[in-house]
Amino acid sequence: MPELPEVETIRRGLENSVTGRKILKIEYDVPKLLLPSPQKVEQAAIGTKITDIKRIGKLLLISLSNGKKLGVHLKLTGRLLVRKKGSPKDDWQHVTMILDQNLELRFSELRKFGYIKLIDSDNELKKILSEFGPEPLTPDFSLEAFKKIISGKKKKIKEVLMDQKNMAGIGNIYADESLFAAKIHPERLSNSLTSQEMETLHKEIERILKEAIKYRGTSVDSYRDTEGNKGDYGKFHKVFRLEGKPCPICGTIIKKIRVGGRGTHFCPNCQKI
DNA sequence: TAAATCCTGTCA
DNA sequence: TGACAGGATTTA
Repeated sequence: MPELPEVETIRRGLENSVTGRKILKIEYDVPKLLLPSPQKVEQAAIGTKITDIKRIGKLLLISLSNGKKLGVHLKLTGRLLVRKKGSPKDDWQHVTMILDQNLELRFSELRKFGYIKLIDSDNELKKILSEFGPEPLTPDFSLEAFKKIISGKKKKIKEVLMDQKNMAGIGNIYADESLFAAKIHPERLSNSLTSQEMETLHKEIERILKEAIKYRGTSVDSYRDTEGNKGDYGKFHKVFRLEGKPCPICGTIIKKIRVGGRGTHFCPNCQKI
């Protein structure tokens, strides 16, 4: 799915376009996208105003004027699009929030794995937040915290980076790109990394995520921002989905393997096991 | 720790 | 026709 840079791009787009808007009506044709049920979401959201848009990892949090929130997860193919009333229907548009000022917030989902979930108490919110590790690009993601997490796990480093309980927001693209930049093989055991390697990896994760946000994310597949535009970061990828191509550093052919069930791209020369 | 699952589309 | 796809949880 959209990972941290893509979801952050969407968050900023929503912040600029729907903050202060009133939700007038919700239309849908796939009930399972609205949790715990379409009726509960309608009951809580209709008539309220959107007060702010937050993000934790890959989860968007839309705050409502009644104190409740909507958590939106885009999984692999979800999109949030802001359109004028009457614009042509978007592909895979399954939920439409009709807003005031002739706007619509549309949830498009090809594979239907994503969701819009009502969070109707502080306790529920707390519970959700507690399931995420530190958020990169914030003070919580200190080198010390990072080292503690990495050195305390004996799983493959890529799996550790992608587990949202360890740290928030990294998915398949940015795990592969960060490990390449730090010259670490994705199957290295997490607790085998040297102090220097952890420091480099920490630095590269932050650099790459920042850079990807700057270019509004990666659209190798179906990701789009709130206006339906693609992100430009894909042209800076060094290994992701580039198997068979030469490594930009040493020219060795980039390999694709499977790690933790996910397609994994790396340079066998730069990233030794 | 791996595979199946939730879905639909695309590519080899 | 089958394998695979930015995720994450559940089951074997």
